[in-house]
Amino acid sequence: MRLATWNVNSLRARMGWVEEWLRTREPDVLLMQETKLPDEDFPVAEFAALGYESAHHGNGRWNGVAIVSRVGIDDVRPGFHDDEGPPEECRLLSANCGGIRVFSVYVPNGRTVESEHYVAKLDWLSRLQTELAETCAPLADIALCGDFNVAPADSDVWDITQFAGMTHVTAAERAAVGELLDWGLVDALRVLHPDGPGPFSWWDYRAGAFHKGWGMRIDLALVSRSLAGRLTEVAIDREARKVFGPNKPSDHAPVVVDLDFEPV
DNA sequence: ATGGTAGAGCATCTA
Repeated sequence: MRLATWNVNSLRARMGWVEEWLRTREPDVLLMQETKLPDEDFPVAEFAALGYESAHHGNGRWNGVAIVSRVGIDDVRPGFHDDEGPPEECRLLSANCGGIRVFSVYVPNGRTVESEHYVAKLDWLSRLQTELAETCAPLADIALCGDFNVAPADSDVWDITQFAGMTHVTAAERAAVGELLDWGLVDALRVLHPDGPGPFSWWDYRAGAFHKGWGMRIDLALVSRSLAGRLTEVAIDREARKVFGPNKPSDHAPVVVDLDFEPV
């Protein structure tokens, strides 16, 4: 089974490239973030034409998360299980796909450590931990994947000295991700590629950051231990961050997870 | 000269 996660930075702008990428890389399940679409505009028919069933959770111009699957998609849950009414921002979507409980995750950007948005980011991560604890068992087959806006270790940024006093690398943010790991998840990429620096999953559009290697690994695939033992490859597709003719890249590259796991 | 880009959408906001 092949799972992938990709912050597409507008599905409207990226759909042609996403379709081409699906045809080439053939994931069984693709989790997307930042679709920037309301539900009614999600291209269900286009994904169906490629053999994928869809679920989407979005309400407007920003955020928006999706799951497309060619191994079934059941028990779809938009947002947190204890949400009261529709959320202001759509950043979480979970479903059962081929026997794995998958979560498409888009953690809020903290902007600056002094900002109210930073506090909200930590609160949201805490709520994600609660969601996991209250809706899943640690021994189940779980994949919690997406844009966490946290670089888990210094080796996950191109130059840690450039990040003094910045979000994405603070002890509190890393501790919040650490709680997900303590509960029973594993950072899949580091199982097979324990040594950094890199690979990175995000590069700023500005200042030629991609070509200078100024990246960060903030897109994570966190899998339960049962799946961690079945990993055959985990890779970040940095080729997808390059420009391909008419296709303009997202600022994020997809993370691709291969498992010795038969979809059920 | 405190710089740069992309996407939403039409003035800025988000990242």
